Amino acid sequence: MATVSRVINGSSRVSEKTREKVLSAMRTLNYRPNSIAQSLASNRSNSVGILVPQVHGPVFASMLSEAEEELRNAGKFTIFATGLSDEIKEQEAIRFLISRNCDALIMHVDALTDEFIKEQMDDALPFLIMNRVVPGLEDKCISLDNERGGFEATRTLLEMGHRRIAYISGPLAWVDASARLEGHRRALAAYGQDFDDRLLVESNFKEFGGSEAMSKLLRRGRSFSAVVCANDEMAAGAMDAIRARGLSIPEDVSIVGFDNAPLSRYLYPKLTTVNYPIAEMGRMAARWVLRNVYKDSEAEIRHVFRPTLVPRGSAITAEGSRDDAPGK
Amino acid sequence: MATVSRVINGSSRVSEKTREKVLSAMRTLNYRPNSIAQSLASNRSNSVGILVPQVHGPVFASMLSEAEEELRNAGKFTIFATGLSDEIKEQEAIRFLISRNCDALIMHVDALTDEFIKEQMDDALPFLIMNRVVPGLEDKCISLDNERGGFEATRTLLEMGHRRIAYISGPLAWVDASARLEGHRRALAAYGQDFDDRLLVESNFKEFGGSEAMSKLLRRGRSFSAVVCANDEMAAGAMDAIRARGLSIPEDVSIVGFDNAPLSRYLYPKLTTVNYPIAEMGRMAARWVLRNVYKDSEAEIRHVFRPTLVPRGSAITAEGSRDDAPGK
DNA sequence: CTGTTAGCGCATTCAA
DNA sequence: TTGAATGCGCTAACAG
Repeated sequence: MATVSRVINGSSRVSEKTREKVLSAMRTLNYRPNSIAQSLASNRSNSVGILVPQVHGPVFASMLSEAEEELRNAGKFTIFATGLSDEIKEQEAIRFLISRNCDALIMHVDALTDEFIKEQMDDALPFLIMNRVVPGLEDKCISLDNERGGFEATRTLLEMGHRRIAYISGPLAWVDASARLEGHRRALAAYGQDFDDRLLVESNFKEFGGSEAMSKLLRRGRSFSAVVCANDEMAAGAMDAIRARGLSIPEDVSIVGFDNAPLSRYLYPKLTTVNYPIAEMGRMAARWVLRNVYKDSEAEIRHVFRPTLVPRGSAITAEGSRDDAPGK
Repeated sequence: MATVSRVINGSSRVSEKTREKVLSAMRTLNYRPNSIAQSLASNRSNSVGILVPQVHGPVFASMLSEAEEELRNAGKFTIFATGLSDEIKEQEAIRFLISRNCDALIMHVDALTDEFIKEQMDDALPFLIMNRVVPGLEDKCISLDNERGGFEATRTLLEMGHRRIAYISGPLAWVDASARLEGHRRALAAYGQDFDDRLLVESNFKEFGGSEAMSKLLRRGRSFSAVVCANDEMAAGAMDAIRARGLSIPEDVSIVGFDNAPLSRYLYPKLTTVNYPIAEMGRMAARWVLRNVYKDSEAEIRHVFRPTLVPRGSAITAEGSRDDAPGK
């Protein structure tokens, strides 16, 4: 019996002969190890928990499926739960996953405070934070360089000759939203442009929020020939609002999104946007776990990912644009 | 010790007094039951496996998250895996989930044959098939009335006065695709219209396939004023192809999709489509498991769901259309 | 109603 | 290199 355990886990030397005998017996008996019993005896559940705000949305779906595939290829189980960006639910979900003795936790949490993470989680189990940098826990975070993404979006428009560039932001209380805006400001500064408060609207990362924000911008009467939206969903809403005003995209207004979500290819015209390499990030998270928890990988871990611009049809050079920027 | 087990599981009578004592002790010791040990002893893992082709795509994401929420509210864990519509991978994934002693399996499989399901699965563990009807296992299937959906799509156009209606189908080897087409034919017949082979193209349910199919239709030179696409992705592609030909939507061609995927709202104009109530179906799947496996629910189980039309901007009455249907 | 006992199926000592 | 014994933390049958 102990020998069978040894050949299954390769934990100790077994002579080639008995090893063969065991394997063939396993085959004829159609034996399958009971992974629950393995877990109990070894104190390892071979399962990792993944907590996301929701499954919908390209970002989380990609992260989930890439991580799951990588883990499954290594024989690990993926248990998932959703936290709905709600502080209580996120805490509950964490407790839920811990109660299943997950060996590690990959979590994308919006509502949990840095303090909770640092104080409550630190000794509970190995964990990894996605898309967020918790000060002091940088080595447990995998994130996007949002500031750079914001910079790239605006820089692209500036290089196309645009000068008056509006910006529709996500909730500035969220670090990713404020970092993206920071990048926008840095790009403006780099090109000697003043930042104009009246070309900025804070919104909520949702489609309807984007259309409301764009309506507000248009009503302000401040002219602009291009707009950066801090995510693709808001860009979709903004496009609706621009058209509702009788303006054309990109002739009257160039628009750049952020995330490179699938929907960005379905918009008309297809959306120029900043790629968020979430699939690679999900895979990297899985590798971090395989390496640090299961000692089962030598993969180099990258903690900060770099966004890149994806040019499509929604942004054109200022010269190509009509000379009637909104509000002019 | 046994008493503690009893208060945790409520499996047997415990006096209110000792019950309180146990609970308070649990609190002061910060005791958490080890769910792995519970599983081993009770031969119940309290986890249900969900197998989907992929996480991407609105259909699977909704199904997954709705089912997970319902199960988590009942204290069950959700382990998921992807099968990628590949027969071998789907079989592997099933073995993988079984090896974790899932108490039940909810599976959305494309590639597995009916025979495999009937012969290999039947005694392994309780399971539920999504979006497919396996003859003889109707009580283990939750599906959409695709035929009715196809009927509704075409009927809507017929009632708008369209008579020459093209149809872009999914792979007819798949039952859902052929059922949708059946519905289309039945609607035509109901309105006294002949079915015209030259207005039918079989494609692959993908965006690019849709645009190729539409190009082919346009080249055939057979006139039509409206088209039904068997899913929204193909509709997106078809819209591209229609525009590439210099035609307008919906003025020259009305278009109706199928699924009511999120992308349908991002298209321009927003896509009139047939709703696929996948979220409810996911929830229903979870309830089926709670009821039939955990005896933890009295929910009425519905096995066949009914699609309904969602009117948006991409289909208008024939009178409102221009009088130059493609190919005329 | 409560405590005692014997496994659940394995990994991991320790001897041999 | 292999086998025998012990225990992982719990549930379920049994006896009291």
